[in-house]
Amino acid sequence: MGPIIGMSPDKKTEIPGMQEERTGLRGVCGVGTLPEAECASSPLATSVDRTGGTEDEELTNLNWLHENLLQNFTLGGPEAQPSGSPLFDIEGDYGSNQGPSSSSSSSSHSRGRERESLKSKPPFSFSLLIYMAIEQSPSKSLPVKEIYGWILEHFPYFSNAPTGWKNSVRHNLSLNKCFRKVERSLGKANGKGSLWCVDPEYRPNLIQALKKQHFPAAHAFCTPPASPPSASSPPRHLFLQGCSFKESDIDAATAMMLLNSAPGHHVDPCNSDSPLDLSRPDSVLVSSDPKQDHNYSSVALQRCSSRSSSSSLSSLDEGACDRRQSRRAGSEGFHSDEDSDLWDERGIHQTSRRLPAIKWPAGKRARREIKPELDEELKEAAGSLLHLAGIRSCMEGSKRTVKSTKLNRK
DNA sequence: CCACAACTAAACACAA
DNA sequence: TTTGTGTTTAGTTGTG
Repeated sequence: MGPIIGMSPDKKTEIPGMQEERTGLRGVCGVGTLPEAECASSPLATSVDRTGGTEDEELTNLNWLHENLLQNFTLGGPEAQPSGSPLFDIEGDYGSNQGPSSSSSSSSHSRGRERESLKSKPPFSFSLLIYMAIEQSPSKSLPVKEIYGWILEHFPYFSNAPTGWKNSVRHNLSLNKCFRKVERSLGKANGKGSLWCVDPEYRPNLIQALKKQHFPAAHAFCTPPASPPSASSPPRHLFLQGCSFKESDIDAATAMMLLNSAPGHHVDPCNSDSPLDLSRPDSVLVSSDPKQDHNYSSVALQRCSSRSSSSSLSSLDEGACDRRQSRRAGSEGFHSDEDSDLWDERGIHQTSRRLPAIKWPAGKRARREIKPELDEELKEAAGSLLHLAGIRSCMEGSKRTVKSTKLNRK
């Protein structure tokens, strides 16, 4: 999936003078407002560790993930504070950990690069940005305005970017079949527009796109095991032992994403904040079978979905035509009982609070398949990611201990 | 060079 | 009428 990865900040995004000097770390440290701040309490929360990372790279996607997503997703929360906070001290420490010869200048240098990254266009496609925004919302659904806000908050680049990006966001929401419009009748009775949520069917695709974007090594989690996965099987993260911790950081974020997309977690497409239940077999996931692979990475899907030329994530846009047709056919308020039945059959749609009706185009419904075998893989992948993140968390804790010891000595 | 994905701009319609 | 939203089309750019 070259285009996504290719849209790195250092490509067409580094527009000199495009951005003014901003608050710098606002996008990084301002994540305390995230409703998912509780994520910081998980072992993943402390899994930002740059020890051993070779900071010689350019402003790559990995760095972007570190400087924005990872800190947003894993360090957000109570400990996420502006510069001067322990968090930021970690960042400074990060600079000093780059090597024995590192000095305070290297720390400031890394901060400067963070600032630069914030001034650069995110390496994520609009689809992924929207996805992240929606996934970060408590209700897993957001109006466009809040999607704007989320993007602005976490990617300050857009605050100074021309307003065309909003058009692109709307364009993506409209055209990308990964996103679904939700009736706003319930909840927010007022306000323009509808809520948008992520189609749970395509959430794994988005996750995979996200993984592919910043962490190609995550493929190891998506490759079928030599033997059927079992509880006694060694965690597949062992396959990644050669990976740097930086990549593991990304794994932590990916794990969170995976968990968000884990089976049972999309109990309701727009209210997936239900408890994670990995035991549920009712999910689709990255399939090892290209024929079954609905995912972003599926070459077959890319081929068959190439009809759509304008949609982001258009490899997922296979049903876009149907969607548009259904919309144009006057089925704007598409809400079939058939869909409800389908959801009921899968044991979902049974949340405590009633959710807005979702317009599920018929063309998409046919693609809803239950893949229990893939669920196992997802569970293992998520478990491995969490395991790895846990290891990293422990290492981070050790690192902090050593650091505090040094400080005490001083 | 080509196909494709992603981005961008623009226009239009609609509703608050 | 204004503004925001949603949709659609067309063109551009970068990558493989």
